[in-house]
Amino acid sequence: METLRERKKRRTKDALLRAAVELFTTKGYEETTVDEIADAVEVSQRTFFRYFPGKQEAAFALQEIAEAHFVEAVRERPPHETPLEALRQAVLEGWDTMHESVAAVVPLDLYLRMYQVIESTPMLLAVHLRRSIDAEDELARVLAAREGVDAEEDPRPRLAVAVFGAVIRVTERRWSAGDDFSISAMRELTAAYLDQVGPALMGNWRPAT
Amino acid sequence: METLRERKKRRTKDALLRAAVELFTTKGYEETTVDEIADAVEVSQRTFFRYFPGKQEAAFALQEIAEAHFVEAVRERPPHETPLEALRQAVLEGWDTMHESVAAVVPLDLYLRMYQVIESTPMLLAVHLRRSIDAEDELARVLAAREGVDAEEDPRPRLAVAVFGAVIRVTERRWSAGDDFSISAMRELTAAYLDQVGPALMGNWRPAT
DNA sequence: ACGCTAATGTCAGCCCCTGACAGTTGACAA
DNA sequence: TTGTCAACTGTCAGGGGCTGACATTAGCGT
Repeated sequence: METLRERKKRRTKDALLRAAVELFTTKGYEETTVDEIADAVEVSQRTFFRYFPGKQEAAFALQEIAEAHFVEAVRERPPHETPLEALRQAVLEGWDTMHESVAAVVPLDLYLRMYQVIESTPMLLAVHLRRSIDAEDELARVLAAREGVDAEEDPRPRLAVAVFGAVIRVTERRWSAGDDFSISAMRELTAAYLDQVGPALMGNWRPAT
Repeated sequence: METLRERKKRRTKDALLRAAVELFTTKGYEETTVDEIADAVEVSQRTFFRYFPGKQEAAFALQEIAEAHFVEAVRERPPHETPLEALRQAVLEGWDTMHESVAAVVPLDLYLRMYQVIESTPMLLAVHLRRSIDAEDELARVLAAREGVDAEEDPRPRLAVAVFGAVIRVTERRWSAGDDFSISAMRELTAAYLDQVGPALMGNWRPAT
């Protein structure tokens, strides 16, 4: 069971996270001050920095949950699937099962809105992209292990996840720029874009004349 | 011709840039203070911020030149090439002709070392990735125009450059983590990785049993 | 030579973040 | 229960990035 001290810590951290995301999604990330977050929870600014290494980390706490969820989904794919099939199924399925992981901390809607903030804040988008390649590194190792190849020597795992990740990023970007912010819209867009990769890399796009 | 005032401004900006890159590559980006850069040129800190919007921009001034160089190279590719051929040729050729653009401001060696700094500084790497997708957006429009498709409706241009960019990023990363920092090493690695994309996306990687 | 404008320096201040120190509160054993 | 110890928190001082306001300097055109 959980000691009182641990419960308090947990509550403070959750409260800080919720206050931060709430403020980020309403007034914007840059316009939100760490002091404001701390004040909303009635702790000192110093305490905020004891729970989060920086302001950015508070903005990515939810993303971190979602990313771990996705990596886990890939890990559990049946071994007979090809690498790309596994990635595709994991991400499509992941969008549906995400609420199991995320909704435990904040409403799913807030997570989606926070994602919009990340996409529309240059500095956060930058960090998001860097975090993505960290996730890709881990995925590359997972796939390499699955297929029994050497993750250090063979460039194929790294290239496969990089290409896959690139498609996902384009999809996310398009989704956040559109007007349907539903999960199902995201699912359909992902499937459609993945199907377009082949044609996009084909010889030429000009209609046969 | 150039007025005295303009010459002075140009010299100050170049001096600031050179001092910044010099310091970044020797003591590291985070360890370098804007005050130090300004002191090295004997101007006030305030003046630095009048020439560069921020510390980061000074770190990417060289990258900006190189990126523009590459986009231009794609634009000038003969129209009979397929999109991917054009991108491939432009980037391979770009590595050789880069000195024409970059070496005018700083020694090419300094540019390469600065690139190492970007790759090894998390915050700079993040910004670099975001800048990359900006470049991709522009490239997608170039390709769309080339092939006569609609850049807004047809997802193929965006997907093609995203995939291509992903491969380049993996290549750059591998190059900066290796021990041969020569241009030719970069060229060969790029060609090799581009050739591996097909196999990486193929059905499976397991050796036929 | 002189007024005008652009470039620079100085100053004050906000915000992110950190180390140091002191005060408070929960944990655990006597 | 009580007292000790460790963990958590608040306060303070300060560094570093960045900006607006204002005064000062220096190049420009007449």
